[in-house]
Amino acid sequence: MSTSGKTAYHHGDLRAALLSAAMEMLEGGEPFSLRAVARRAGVSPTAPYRHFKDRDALESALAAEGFRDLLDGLGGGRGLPASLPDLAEFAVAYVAFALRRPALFRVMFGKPCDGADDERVKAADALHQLLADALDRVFPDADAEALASAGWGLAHGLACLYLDGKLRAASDEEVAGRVRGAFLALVSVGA
Amino acid sequence: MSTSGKTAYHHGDLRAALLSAAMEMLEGGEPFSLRAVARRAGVSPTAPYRHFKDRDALESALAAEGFRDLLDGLGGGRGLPASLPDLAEFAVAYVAFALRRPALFRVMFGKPCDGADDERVKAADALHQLLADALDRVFPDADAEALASAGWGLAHGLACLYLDGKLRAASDEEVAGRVRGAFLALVSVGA
DNA sequence: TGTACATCAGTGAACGCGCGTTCACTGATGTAC
DNA sequence: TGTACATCAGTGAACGCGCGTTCACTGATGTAC
Repeated sequence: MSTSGKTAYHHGDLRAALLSAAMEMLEGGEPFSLRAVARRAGVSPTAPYRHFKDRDALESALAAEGFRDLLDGLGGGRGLPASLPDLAEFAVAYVAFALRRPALFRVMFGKPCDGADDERVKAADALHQLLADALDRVFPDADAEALASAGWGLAHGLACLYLDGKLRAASDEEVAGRVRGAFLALVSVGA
Repeated sequence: MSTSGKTAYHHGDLRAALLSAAMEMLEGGEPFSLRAVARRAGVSPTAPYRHFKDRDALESALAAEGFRDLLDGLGGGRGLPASLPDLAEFAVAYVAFALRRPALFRVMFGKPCDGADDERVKAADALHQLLADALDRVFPDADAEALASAGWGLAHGLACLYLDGKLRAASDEEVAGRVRGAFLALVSVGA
């Protein structure tokens, strides 16, 4: 189980190992529980309590990691969007993230943020801020706050609806096309 | 427990009683389970199996009822929207529904529709259709399909984000105002 | 450099819990004659 | 109108399950002298 030369007993970095085990389970569609995560990490059911206060703390850490990944996926490489089509790609990337990692997405958004978890709240706020910056850049004259909420809402809503099968599409490419189309249709309808 | 003159043994309409007990529990924020619903209906844990194949079937019936209620709330009284401000009120009503009945909303949208449950799928599709009709009425020249998805996505996304505390507002009125503002900001940004 | 000891990160047995579901059952209902 | 009987809608005991969490513990690590 230990990849380095560490003995089995003292794991080395169990916290990280638990998080990545949990992440793998989420991505594999396996049901997620403290015990199952411990099992997968090859460690006794109670070992995680050395690193996480309780089950919720693990889940929150996972969610925070998810937010950071999403943020990277949106901002990283691409840079801030400078045009309307760029913004549409933001929405496309957001939805693609949700479909690629559905269980993680549900953990991130499925329940109210625990106010006590700073890391998680911060990560979510950073996401909001990124969207606000992006929209402000493309539409400097508009109400940035309202627009950022709307943009986030649109991307997030489409993500949820596709994720839950309320909207259907045959392939990931078709989803992307439809998201792009929906975004552009709504933005240009007032013109 | 039986409000009519029926004996306790033969309940009369246990199916309906179970559904309304379940609905009350959802609205009261109580955790939802087959056993708990039976308990609340004053009936043995196994009685529900006379009326529902399993736990999922109960949940699906609940979701279908939720969709019908939401549809009523949007269409009922108000009539089809005929203008942009009317559409904004649609979004406001949608979000208000989610905030008023959060647990029900989660049951409706929290997991992929079971394709086998016709009633539920039909109810969800009817909602989509209503939105498409509404948008088509206000914007007859636009791509109705794309616009309907966008409109639904926007309303749904805002609902989820407020529900999960990712967007915050001090009161229901403030939520309504922000939803209205977000909708109008996005629609008019291209102008 | 070697040793004593405190600290730290695991173990493993045990707890109580509520859940979904099965089973054989029984009491109430309604229908055929 | 009265009775026999099939059907239907409940009961209640029991099952196995996995969960989160606690507890006292022990083996490994690193530090002070």
